Amino acid sequence: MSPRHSAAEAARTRERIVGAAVSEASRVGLEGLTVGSLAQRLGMSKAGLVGPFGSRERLLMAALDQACEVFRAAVTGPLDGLPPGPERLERLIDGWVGYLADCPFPGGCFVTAATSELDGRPGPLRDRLREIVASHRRALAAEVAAAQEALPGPHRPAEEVATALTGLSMAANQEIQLLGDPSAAGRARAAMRHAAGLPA
Amino acid sequence: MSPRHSAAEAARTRERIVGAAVSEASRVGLEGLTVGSLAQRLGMSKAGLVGPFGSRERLLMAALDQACEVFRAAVTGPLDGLPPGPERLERLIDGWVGYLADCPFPGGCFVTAATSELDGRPGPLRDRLREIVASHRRALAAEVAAAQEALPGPHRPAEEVATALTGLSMAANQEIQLLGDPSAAGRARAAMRHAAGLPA
DNA sequence: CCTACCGATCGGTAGG
DNA sequence: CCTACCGATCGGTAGG
Repeated sequence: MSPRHSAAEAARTRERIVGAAVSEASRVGLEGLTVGSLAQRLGMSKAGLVGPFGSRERLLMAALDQACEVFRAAVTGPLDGLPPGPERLERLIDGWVGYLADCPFPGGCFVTAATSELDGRPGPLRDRLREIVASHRRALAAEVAAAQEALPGPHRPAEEVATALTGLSMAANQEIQLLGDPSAAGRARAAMRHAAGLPA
Repeated sequence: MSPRHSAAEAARTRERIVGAAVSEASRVGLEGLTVGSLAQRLGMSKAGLVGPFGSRERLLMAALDQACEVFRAAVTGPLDGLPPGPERLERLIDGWVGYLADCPFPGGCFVTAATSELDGRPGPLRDRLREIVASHRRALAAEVAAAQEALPGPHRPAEEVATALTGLSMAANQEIQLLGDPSAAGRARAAMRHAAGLPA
């Protein structure tokens, strides 16, 4: 507890910590994030940093959830109110590529990085991430299926297109973050539109 | 130095260490690999483990190179002697998917994991990985271009197809390692063949 | 290739 | 939200 401050201040502190944790973890990974270095970066003690969460692992969980919120705000949120169909899928693709090209996380797509970091480490973090990714995949396949209904056939299976779109986002992230390839975003956008069956 | 043993024995010890390091790092990541736990797993002292390499970082570098060798032996090696063209690309895809489905690394594709782990961590490991990935990408695009010459058009740009194939391998790896989806390999194979313009 | 050690840092807790 | 600690572990080295 922090009896010297109001509940609103406590919430702000919590947000500040989570934001810094997300930023740091996008660079060094969730497992690479240490309580000591994050505390130093924020000018607080380790106890003060971990206190609001109970443990480092629960801080990491909060960071993972916050990163998903950032992804949704950047990619999925702007689609709210748009009916399912080709135009919505087209906007989703544009938003997704824009998110990768001008990424809110300094180290590149947080979810992609967390996926490959945690897939071999059983525990609550991995379980949570698995739910997140599976849910995102279901929604993506549904978007594809809805768009296909209004597009000329023949179509690839919607699940296959969802896999292709996910993969293209991962490849683009790699080309941007590791290779520094300036043509990556444009190429990914073209490939995603093609994979989705959208007109050129 | 290890004056009690022959050079051949020293080389065998070195190989044993690198093999264990690759296996361990495929689960916990290169940065997650600690000298102490690896030494304990092999029943050696920390000094004995690191000695042949000079430092932990050089042991990690040896593990990275060894992992690439494993990938090549599984995926690229079997193509030796086959002329560039559709059949060679088809075999490459089949070998790649087979490698992902029945992976020689317990934690899934080592290169994919290392890429996303190291892309935000400047240093010799990242530099080496960047070379490896860029070289692999160039070779892949060349395979695609050679196959397209013998296939009916029109074709997507070879670079775009190379990105799509790379992405599909990453998505399949995620579906297999994180989601445990038994249909991932078959779907990836179909999507890769389609992206490459190969006949169904 | 070992033991025995180095200083630094890890996540966490007691107590205020 | 702090200081002051806890035992454990980190990578590395000296010396054999």
